[in-house]
Amino acid sequence: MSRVGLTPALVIQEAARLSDERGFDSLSLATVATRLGVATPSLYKHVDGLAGLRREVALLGVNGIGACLQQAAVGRSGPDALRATADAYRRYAHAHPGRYAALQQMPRLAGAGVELSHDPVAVLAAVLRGFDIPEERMIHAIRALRSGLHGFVDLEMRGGFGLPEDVDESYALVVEGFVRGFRSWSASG
Amino acid sequence: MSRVGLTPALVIQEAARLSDERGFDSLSLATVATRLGVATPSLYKHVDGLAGLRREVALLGVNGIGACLQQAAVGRSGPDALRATADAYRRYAHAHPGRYAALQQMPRLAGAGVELSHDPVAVLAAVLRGFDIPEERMIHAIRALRSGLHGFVDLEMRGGFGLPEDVDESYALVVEGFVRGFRSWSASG
DNA sequence: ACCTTGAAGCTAATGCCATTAGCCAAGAGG
DNA sequence: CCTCTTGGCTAATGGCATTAGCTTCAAGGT
Repeated sequence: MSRVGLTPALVIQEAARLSDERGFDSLSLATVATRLGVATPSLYKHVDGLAGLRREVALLGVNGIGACLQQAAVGRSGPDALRATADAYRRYAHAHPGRYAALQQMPRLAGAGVELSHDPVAVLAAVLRGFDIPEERMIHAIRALRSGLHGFVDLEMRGGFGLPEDVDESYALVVEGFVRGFRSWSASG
Repeated sequence: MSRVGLTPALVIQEAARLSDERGFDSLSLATVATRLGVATPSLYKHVDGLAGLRREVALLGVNGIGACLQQAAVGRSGPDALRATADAYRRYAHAHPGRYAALQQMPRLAGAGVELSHDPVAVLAAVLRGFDIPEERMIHAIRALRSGLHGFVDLEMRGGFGLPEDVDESYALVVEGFVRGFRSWSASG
């Protein structure tokens, strides 16, 4: 056949799109290959098997949400920054559910010195630094915030909340809860 | 071969054990069959394929964690009840990671009028009723609490928290955050 | 005791997917 | 025009889920 002109980036991009459309766990080399008009084994020239492809999609997700959070936080601080990044977090997950799901298995494969151009956790940490929280509590604050944001988004995307109404309001209340909670943790408060 | 004496309950139990040991997504009919000393197709006499088996494990998980929460909450109320159930929640997830993972896909298959003997969400709702929260905020409070507990446990089990130390303390602080937050939501506060 | 019958477990066969091996042609550089 | 790299191919293997259809055990009635 004539060369199609694949590149790793193209393959990964298509995989990410597919993950977002049909769910990360129905990502398969076969489907990606079909979509690109190519036989399945051809993908091995660009990507390290299914495991490698999943890893790459996860990486795309981490950097993607990291960039979104960063952009949301720029120029803001304190409660304002927290609200903006929390919003961006949920918006990214809605826009890219497959990448978001992929990203959850990053820690398991983090060992291999992966380079994060945009680390989402670092952005959250930076935002929290605007709350004057004692240093020894920072790690707990970050964990709490990540838990709340991830838990909400994860339950929501899985259909865990019965009624679809009021979900925005629920999230807003969660975020306000964090604002008040972190204020009360601050050294000066 | 001589009859082995399988029952649906035995198959499901073995599947749950396997899920807890090797992870829910590496649950396979083939492995369960091997463990029970039986050929794979034999399982179809007791269980509705892989999808059915996964559904049953999820159901086991929901009722299991529901029972644990209930037991933890009995005889307590207010902050005390919240702390106890939050603790039981995390302990169940640690003890049965496969069932806990399985349970997260319950909503997707909830339609078929499944009977919950122990509904974990109902227990959390009952616990929150001890906080005197205005009725119209209850739904948000339940969602917030579920998000926090699930998010923390999910991130923790995925290895999302870098350092293994201090995780208990982080969780305790999250729970205390909820106690204070819900107190501030109460009608009288 | 025997026959019937239903169900538990089996083997065989199909199909999908991932993966590996090895072939072939297209296109860039001399 | 020749060459060599390399992207894409087909063929083959193996694991898994699933279906079809057989067999044989065991229970219960006669």
